[in-house]
Amino acid sequence: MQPTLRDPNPPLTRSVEDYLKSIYHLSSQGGFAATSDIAAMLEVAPPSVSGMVKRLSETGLIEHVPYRGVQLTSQGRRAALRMIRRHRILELYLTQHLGYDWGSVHAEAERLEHAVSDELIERMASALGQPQYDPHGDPIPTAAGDIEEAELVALADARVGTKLELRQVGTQDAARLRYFAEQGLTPGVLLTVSDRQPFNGPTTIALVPSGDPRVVGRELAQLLLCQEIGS
Amino acid sequence: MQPTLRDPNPPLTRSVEDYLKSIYHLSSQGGFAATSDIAAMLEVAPPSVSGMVKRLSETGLIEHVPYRGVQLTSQGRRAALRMIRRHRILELYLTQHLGYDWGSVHAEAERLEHAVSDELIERMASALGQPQYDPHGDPIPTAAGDIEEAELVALADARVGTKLELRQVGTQDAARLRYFAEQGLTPGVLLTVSDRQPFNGPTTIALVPSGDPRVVGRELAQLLLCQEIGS
DNA sequence: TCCCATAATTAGCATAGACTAATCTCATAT
DNA sequence: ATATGAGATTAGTCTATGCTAATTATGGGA
Repeated sequence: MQPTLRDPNPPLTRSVEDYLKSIYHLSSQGGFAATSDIAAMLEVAPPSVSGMVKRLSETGLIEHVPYRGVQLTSQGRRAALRMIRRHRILELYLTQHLGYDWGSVHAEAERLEHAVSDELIERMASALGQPQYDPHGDPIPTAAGDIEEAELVALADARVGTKLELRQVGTQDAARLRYFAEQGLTPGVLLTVSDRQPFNGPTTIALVPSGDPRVVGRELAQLLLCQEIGS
Repeated sequence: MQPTLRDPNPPLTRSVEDYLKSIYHLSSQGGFAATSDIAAMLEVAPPSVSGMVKRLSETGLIEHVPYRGVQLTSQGRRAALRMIRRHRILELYLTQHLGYDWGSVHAEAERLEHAVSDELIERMASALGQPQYDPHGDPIPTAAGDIEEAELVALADARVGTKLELRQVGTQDAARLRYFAEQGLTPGVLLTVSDRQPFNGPTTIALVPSGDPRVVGRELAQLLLCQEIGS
């Protein structure tokens, strides 16, 4: 009699799911996610990351170049996008159907994303009419694992005179999100860039169509991701 | 400098929550829950239960009489009822708002009950109008931790001639639940007991007001928990 | 070119939770 | 009164995941 064989394809643990999500976010810009950045994002010590990285690369979910960083394999990417789909659908459902506000959904979704079944996610997606964007304007990956890659400019970098649609708000910080909401700066809003002060100064915009002006400091302007509008 | 002190009141883990729930269910009839019964209910080996029992009694959540069994302390009971409230509200929400059927909600709720916040549970309870019973007819504990104690008779034990309201269905087995639903035997239904065959034979009932007859074998009749109707 | 600060990794340990094998206790039937 | 078997417990492992302390690699400046 053989000693019991290990399940060759165990379901991913919560921790693993969190690591994959972080690596996805960190490597979406440059190619590699650094150990220390992963550690900071997950609030764990760097050696914990080294340990997990070893296991994940043995499982084939990531590729590790020692002292460089890590990248997702296609298998890892699929798993990460599945979590991101869950997260974003949960955020949208909680805001649309259970009265959560923009700022407080994140923590709830962060816990639920590990516990819901695929069936529940798809039922929520149906109840929401198969949505494409979450409350922050982030694109929701499809169940098949495709995600829209938009070319977005931070408001802080947009040329004066251009017309933009605000598409995403790049933070989960509740206080900042609340402030943006008060200012009417939510995904979907149209605006034109009317001025920018030099030396990292504030950007002035005008909302469309109202024409209302807003002055946005550099820190916040970097969080407002916009798409240039043709015309 | 002291070595870092352990959090004196850490949140309960998933496992602990599951153990407390099982102990609650097992000790609701007789006073003590037996190690082997807990093990069977949670599908773990008996020594795993012994180990957990030791930790739980050190934390003051249960009382352990070696070789006898365990009971919840008032603190443990409060925690167990909190989980049961979560579970039952989730089951009701999933059936009412997301199209789940009677038989399939259990597994989903079983995972979610550990992940949802108190806030989300209360939002769901509001959306449901502060319900008192779950889809199986089980009473939902209040947020304060009170639960209705109904005096219910199994249909298998009810006297011939009495009029009953079906209040709870004492199983989570999907096949049996589906069968009950097909037969129109769901919580809230009224019926009269028209006959019982001897030697653990079937019970015959008439639905009220239609008068439709149903013959229910002993095994299933023990799962149908009813309340006698005055008059 | 060489040194050093920063970042990454290894070594060693802790905790929760599960397992199997071995042992112990209790109640009951002879 | 005692032997026995069911059920409970203890002993000893294992895995996942975290930590701190110690060590090593890398790349940029002197």
